[in-house]
Amino acid sequence: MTQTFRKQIVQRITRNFLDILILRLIQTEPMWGYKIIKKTERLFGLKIRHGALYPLLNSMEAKGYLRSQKKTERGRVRKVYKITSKGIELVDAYYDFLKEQLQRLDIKEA
Amino acid sequence: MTQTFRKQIVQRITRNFLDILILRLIQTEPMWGYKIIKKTERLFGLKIRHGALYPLLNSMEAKGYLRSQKKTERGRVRKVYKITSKGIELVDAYYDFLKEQLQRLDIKEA
DNA sequence: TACAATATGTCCTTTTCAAGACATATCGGC
DNA sequence: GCCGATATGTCTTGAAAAGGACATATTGTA
Repeated sequence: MTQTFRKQIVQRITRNFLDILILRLIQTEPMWGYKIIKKTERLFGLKIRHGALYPLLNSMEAKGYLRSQKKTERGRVRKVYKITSKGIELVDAYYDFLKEQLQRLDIKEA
Repeated sequence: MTQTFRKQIVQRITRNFLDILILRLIQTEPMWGYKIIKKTERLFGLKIRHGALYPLLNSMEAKGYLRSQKKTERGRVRKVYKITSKGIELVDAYYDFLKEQLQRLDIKEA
């Protein structure tokens, strides 16, 4: 049961915070879309549809969280993404909130 | 900007993990729907629509996370909810996941 | 030359979700 | 008696999201 709950939580987080997961990955190392798909599958068993990822990456760049550069290597044209300072701010806000959440809610009211 | 990001994260978490927020509240103290609405508004400035809350509470009870008891006090019929052991397990899975997330993703691969 | 893998993109259809309206009942104060 | 607060419930409508198909180009291998 505990394992089932874990899976449920992971699914819900990755569905709703996919953008932040991607930012966290790119923060550790600049990456392109296809690599993100392969990496999340290996690391987390998470299959991101490319039809969901590419529009998301584009919108994240438009919002200023990422910056891309086209790089060609052995005929493969890749859009390599780097995180921006704005992107780092968003990830930090996420981490800060998680820390806050871990402080249990047993605040007694007046 | 940092504050804007915070608000964005809070909104996204509370939209997607409202059930767990409710479980956490009820875990600290048994409660009924109307009180949850008033309490989250006072504590977090979070306005939960009753049209969203009551069906959620019912489905959470159906799933075994909560157990309710009708209590009448001065003519007010309240459905007081208590968290079940299954509900506690779900909350714990959430906390465990948060802790895991806080460990940054700088895992280098082989 | 055909096929799998790499690489990025759009689009449509279905399903899910959120907001607000509709609905009912009691109590206390004016 | 009426209104605001307490208390719980459903339902419809519209918007957002998820899934999968359609689309294209290159490289390496069988």
